Amino acid sequence: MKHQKLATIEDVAAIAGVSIATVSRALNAPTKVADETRRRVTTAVAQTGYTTNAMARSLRMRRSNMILILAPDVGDPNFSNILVGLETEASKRGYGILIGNTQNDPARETDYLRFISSNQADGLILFTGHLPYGFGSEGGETRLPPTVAVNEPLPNADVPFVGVDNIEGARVATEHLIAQGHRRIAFIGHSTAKAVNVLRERGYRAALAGANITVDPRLILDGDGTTESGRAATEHMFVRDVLPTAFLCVNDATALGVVISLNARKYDLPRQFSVMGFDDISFASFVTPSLTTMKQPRVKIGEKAMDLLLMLLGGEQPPETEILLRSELIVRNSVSRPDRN
Amino acid sequence: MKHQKLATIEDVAAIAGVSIATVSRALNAPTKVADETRRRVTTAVAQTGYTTNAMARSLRMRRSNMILILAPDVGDPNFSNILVGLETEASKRGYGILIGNTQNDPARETDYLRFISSNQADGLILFTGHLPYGFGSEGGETRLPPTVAVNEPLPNADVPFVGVDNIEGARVATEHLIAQGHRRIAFIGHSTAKAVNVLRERGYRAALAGANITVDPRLILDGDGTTESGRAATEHMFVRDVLPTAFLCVNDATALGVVISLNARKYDLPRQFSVMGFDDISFASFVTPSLTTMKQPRVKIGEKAMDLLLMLLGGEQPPETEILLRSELIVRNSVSRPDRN
DNA sequence: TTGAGCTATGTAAAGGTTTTCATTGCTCAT
DNA sequence: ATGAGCAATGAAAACCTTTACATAGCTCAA
Repeated sequence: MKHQKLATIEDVAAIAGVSIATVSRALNAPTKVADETRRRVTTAVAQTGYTTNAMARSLRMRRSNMILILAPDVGDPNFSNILVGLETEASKRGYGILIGNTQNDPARETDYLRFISSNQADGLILFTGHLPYGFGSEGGETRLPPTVAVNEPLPNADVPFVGVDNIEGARVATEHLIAQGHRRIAFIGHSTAKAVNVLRERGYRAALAGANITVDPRLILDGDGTTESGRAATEHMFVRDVLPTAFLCVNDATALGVVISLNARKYDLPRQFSVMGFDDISFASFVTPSLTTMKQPRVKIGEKAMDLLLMLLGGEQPPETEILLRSELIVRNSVSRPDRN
Repeated sequence: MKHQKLATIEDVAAIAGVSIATVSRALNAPTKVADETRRRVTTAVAQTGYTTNAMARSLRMRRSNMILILAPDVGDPNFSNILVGLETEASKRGYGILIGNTQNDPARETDYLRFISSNQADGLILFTGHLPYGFGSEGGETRLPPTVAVNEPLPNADVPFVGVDNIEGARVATEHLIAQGHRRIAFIGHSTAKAVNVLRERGYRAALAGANITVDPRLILDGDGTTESGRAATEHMFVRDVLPTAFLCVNDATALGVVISLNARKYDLPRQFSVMGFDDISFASFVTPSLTTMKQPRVKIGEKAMDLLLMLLGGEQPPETEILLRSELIVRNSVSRPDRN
């Protein structure tokens, strides 16, 4: 009783008085069947409430019309907005999306490969910044399906990438500070480990070079992109007593740490120090002072990435293998002209 | 060349020198096969890199081990944290997760039913607060699979619900204000349309009643839970010049609107007005003053909901059909003792 | 008139499992 | 010695499609 036995293609065929092959064609390649027959089929379909069994279809066609998305933290707001774009584009093209939260745990990454190796997903979107363990080049292991990397490019693999142009964005941000009159600009978030940090620092340096400002290595501080790292770097700066007039932070979370630290020291922002973030995550406008930052076109990143993946899936050779979208300068209240030199 | 032909159960059977039935049993019901045979099978599996084809299995078993999650806004931070819980629990039990972003669009909701009717998903988690159009009681339409509602209960359907205890939470929040000495407490976010609002208002009224404070209807203002509604309600209050000493807001977004409005009027918070939120969404700690609020156990909500759904899927009758989790009072800086009466 | 070519349809294979039912060879109680 | 009962396995059906191949009927040019 529970499973009121769904209508199959045979039921439809019987009612329409044709063979199941014809039903299939009427549904999937309407031009191949006579008008009158097609009409009979559609009527029968409506009558039975028939829907194609996706499992049988996938089994036969060897594709599932599903995309697996692997992300280290599904709860990350930066991720979830890109997800909106991914989902929109996928659903528009008849694809469904499967979500895997890896928590940077190699075991979980490997585990999720079962969706690939068992044909449950045709393509892969990676937010992790590396191939899941188990994809390597060694034989016998799961083959890499059509894949697109988002946010973090994959260092050692030849996988198309969609993300924001970090160099350009950081350059624009730095130029904004320079245009306000700042010359002593700190960079908070130096790291050789994270590609994003490396690139944004590169943009920072490019902007300084373009304005003929020599880089002061004492103004470049380590940071892993967390709020705490921003706080720590700022404190460190005061200990060493080498102070900038503006902070360019590798991201908003870091900028938040800087703001917290400066607020705690009772500085008046942005008068005494300017702070610039990157990403424009949701809280950026709620901090005091609200953060001037570079906004990532998150939804668009998602759409582009899915578009690229579906292209690969369709066998097309995509025009470009790296799509860099521009970020947008969002001017709020954490940056002003410097009150000193 | 593209599809290096995956190993099937037949390949394994051939190598192990047994029938495919035995291979299947060795993998799915190990006790049913002799030790020695099982060993041979596992060796053959390792050698070929065989993984069960999920499509074939699903077709045969009439279940996909997939759960469809339908949410109005996948980008909503409140949702994405619950998603973490859902994902964790599902993946622990061998289930995968399919995401659908409905944007409150009936057409999209209906469209996603194809996953159900085509057997691509065994169960359903609804964040939408209503059944998707097309499930109704009318015949010929898709049958409702095992379903659990999260966050928003379903008004007219007999579907288990998992969420926060809104009445209790709002009561605790209000009692906190009362304990600080407030007697004139406004409720921002009255609405008969949204269940969450109705329940939280009920908790507010219960707390007042418990403290023998009569409800002043002029202190209860409409709001749909947006930041803008909080701002508008506050302005409205000043126009009518009926002022509370504290604002209990239906959620953090509303509270943010209240704070923005009060800040704009140059009031000193929390000295002149206390503001209390609900939810503890990520920005709550970054606003100035940081929001005192009720924290929803989001990850746990997700886990419980998935647990309940998998119970239903397993044919068990769950012990309770409504699971209400307690929210936690998070004391920050937006509430203090009143400076007047 | 013939047959080439086309359209519309049907038959049957293939896709890879799980599981029912049947079979075989035991053990052990009678 | 006999047969009941059990453990281990295999053969084959069933799950529901899509599609290659075959067939039948037509049109139309030679």
